[in-house]
Amino acid sequence: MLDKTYRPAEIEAKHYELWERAGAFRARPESGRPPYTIMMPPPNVTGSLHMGHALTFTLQDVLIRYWRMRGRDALWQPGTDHAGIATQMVVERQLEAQGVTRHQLGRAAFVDKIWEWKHQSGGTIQNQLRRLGASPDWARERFTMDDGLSRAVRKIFVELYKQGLIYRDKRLVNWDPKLHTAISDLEVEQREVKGHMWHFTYPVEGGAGAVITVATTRPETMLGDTCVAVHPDDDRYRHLIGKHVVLPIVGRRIPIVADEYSDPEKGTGAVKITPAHDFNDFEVGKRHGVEAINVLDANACLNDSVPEAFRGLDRYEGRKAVVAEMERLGHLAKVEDHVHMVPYGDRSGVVIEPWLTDQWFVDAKTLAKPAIEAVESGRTRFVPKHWENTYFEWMRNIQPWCISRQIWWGHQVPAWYGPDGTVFVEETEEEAQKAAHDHYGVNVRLERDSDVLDTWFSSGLWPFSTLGWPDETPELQRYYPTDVLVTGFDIIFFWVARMMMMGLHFMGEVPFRDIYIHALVRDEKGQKMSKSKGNIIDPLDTIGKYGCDALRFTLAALAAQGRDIKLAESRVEGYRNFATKLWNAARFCQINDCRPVPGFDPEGVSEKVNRWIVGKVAETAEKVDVALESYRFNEAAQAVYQFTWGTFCDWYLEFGKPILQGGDDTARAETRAAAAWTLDQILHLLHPFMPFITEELWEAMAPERADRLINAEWPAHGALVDPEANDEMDWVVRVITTIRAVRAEMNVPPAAKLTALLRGANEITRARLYTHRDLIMTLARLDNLEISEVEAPRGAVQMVVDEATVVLPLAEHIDIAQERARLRKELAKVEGEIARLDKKLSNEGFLAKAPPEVVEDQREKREEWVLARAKVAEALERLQAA
RNA sequence: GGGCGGUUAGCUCAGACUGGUAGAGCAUCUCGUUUACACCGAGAGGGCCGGCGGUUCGAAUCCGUCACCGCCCACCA
Repeated sequence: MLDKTYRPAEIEAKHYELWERAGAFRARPESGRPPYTIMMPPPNVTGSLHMGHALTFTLQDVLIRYWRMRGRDALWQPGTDHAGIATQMVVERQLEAQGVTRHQLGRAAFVDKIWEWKHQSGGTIQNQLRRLGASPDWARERFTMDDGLSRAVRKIFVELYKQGLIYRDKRLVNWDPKLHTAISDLEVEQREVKGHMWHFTYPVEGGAGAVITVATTRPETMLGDTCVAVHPDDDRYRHLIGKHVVLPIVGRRIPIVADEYSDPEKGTGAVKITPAHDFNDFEVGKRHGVEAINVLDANACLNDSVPEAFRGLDRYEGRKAVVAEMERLGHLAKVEDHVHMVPYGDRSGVVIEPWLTDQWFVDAKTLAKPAIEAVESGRTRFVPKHWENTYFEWMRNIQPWCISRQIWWGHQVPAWYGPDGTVFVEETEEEAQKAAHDHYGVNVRLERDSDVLDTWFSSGLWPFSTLGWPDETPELQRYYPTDVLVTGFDIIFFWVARMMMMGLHFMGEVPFRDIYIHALVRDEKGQKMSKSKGNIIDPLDTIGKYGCDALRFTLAALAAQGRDIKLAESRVEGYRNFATKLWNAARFCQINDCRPVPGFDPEGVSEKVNRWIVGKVAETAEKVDVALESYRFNEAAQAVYQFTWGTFCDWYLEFGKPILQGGDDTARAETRAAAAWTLDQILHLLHPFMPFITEELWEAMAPERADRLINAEWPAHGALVDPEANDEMDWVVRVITTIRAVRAEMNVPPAAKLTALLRGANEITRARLYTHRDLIMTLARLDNLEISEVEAPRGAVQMVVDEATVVLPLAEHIDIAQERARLRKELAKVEGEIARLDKKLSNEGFLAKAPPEVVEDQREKREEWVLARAKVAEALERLQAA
């Protein structure tokens, strides 16, 4: 017998282990079933489960479990990402705690340390995923740096290089002076900072004291200025174009050039140009053929290209020193407060420097073309669709992608340099040696490029590298392209775009048919969850408190499209209650000996309530199907919730009580079987959302059953709705509800009467609903109501009860003045409605143009209001008399 | 500067694509535990659906516009 209360913790671990041991999550290529594939976005190996993970993995698991039950060969490909910088930082911090730096250790030993760390601590998030009930094919788990994936990375790099789509170039990149590596544009975060704007005067050569004033937020960079730009049409400066200024402090003679980049409206209209330390200046410098002088080193300290007094100063000390010196020399014209955006590294949190270095780049523009076309033509669809705009916007303006990183943890660039600097890009050192031999004619000593690749380079290959590429594996053949990618919008650029480019280029086909973009999880107040704000809701805590199923159901129920999810704990609590409700419904079935009957035919039932509930199951299953096929998780969750609680528990089981406890053996047997069957169907429909409790109840209801719910077949019953039973039961429900409402409205207190009403409904059910009239009369008799008239057309309930018996207690219990005011207000409202409908029904345009059924509907509604008016008016009159 | 999203009950959100008297959960209030469940049951109150225009017989819903909130991208000498 089931316990009175559902205790999630006890069953979650049990079932997960049973599933895993039974291989229930395995893809079954041998099954011959059509595949359904989701590539799990690999979480960082350093990661631990946060609410965002909980959301994305719950939604993926709902889809996977659903389609698995729908008879597909479901593959949910799991794995983790080596997360270059993040992981290196974690291990580096650990070492530093022991007083060791990675440089002391050396590269090889440090990388070994990271592997060691990975083997020990890298499995955290997978175990947390298990607690979430996720059902990926763990046997196929991959890591972005395992042998197979690393081979794919090397091959891709070499091929792209040989196709001219990867190249080495000296360009300005975003340099992180703390981590000592280049990072991509996407890893740079712009923050608003209060700073200053300094105005400097540069003396014009041979100008007899004439100066040109420039403004800057970064005075220290002036040491690297190589020209001053003014707008060609700016009359203030036109006469100076072609002349030179002498750069103060440095003494360098630099030209004044005309360039449209200079905006006469901004600053002084004259711009100092530092090509080596500003992306725009770099372009200007290139146009005018001036030198790019790098004045900073890797730590963002002033280097040997600056006057001796400034060498070695860090950029902020350098700034102060330059300003002081300029002031001393009389070149500081003005200082203003200024708010501007400053680039910060999203990992290191320090200010990023545009810095001139040699890096590897991917020609993203070329690769983006087919990726744009694939979405334009609908071969890949975004859901919700508006994310396509974001995708297009970025892809159409895509910049070269800097893929090299000056860190140690990652895929080392497969490039070797000969003694004269010639580069040989090959998959292995042997091949590089061979290429070098061909080139030089002799064997030479090669040195491997020390850079590693951006983490996103390898994750961009995920949809096919995990399936065995470059080998032509059966898996690759079978599961690519995948069905859907489920992810948050924050990595559309980082990851989605790169997978599209790589997939199309190397597989010739899109990596996924659909891209479902879900919202971000925020806290109750709409704030981003963060450690510093202390507003994190930890999914594991929540699971501990309310159970995994409650959390999963909450996340699915909140996953509506197009809005961030504000997670309120009260929602989770509510769905925990739902789980308990289901548990108790099952307990009721058990108590009443409602056991699943093998071979039960839902179409063969004859009791009206049973024909009714069977039809309701079919309707619900249909709703769930439609919703899940279009990624409307909230609608699917709501449909099952409503059916389970609002129909099955609230009505069907209540109607069933008199039958289950009555004397008609045939009816009882059928109702037992039907109740058990209906519960079974609920368990199916709910399983993708609440896998644990459903599996437990599936087992508890029929312990002899050998199969597991996770592998059970999804309910498919389109033709089970019996319109007659449906209408009639809906009608009964409405009658009872109406009577309850009428009673409440009349303010009749005794709850005993309501109980009697419900019992009355049960009586009628047992009597198999011979006529509507019988129902009303029975209910009225049980509730001591005198019925003067009963009229019950389909679709409406109209009854006039003898007010005398009802109104009498009313006067005793309520404030007459207050009630009178309420009724007047009510009357006014009703009259307003009637007037509105009268006007409408006399509107020729409406009568002529609106569809006839709408007109009819409005007429009926008017009649209802008229009846309501009579009721209210009568009550008011009686109140006056009292 | 460009783009996207949001604005509906006290709170958190559905509904909008496909126009026809506004929905859920939580919270509040009233009543109710002899018989699955108080993590329960029966009810109630609470909304000019952000403002203004337009289309339409009819707009929370479609179109335009404004306001406020949030996010993304770009730029800021």
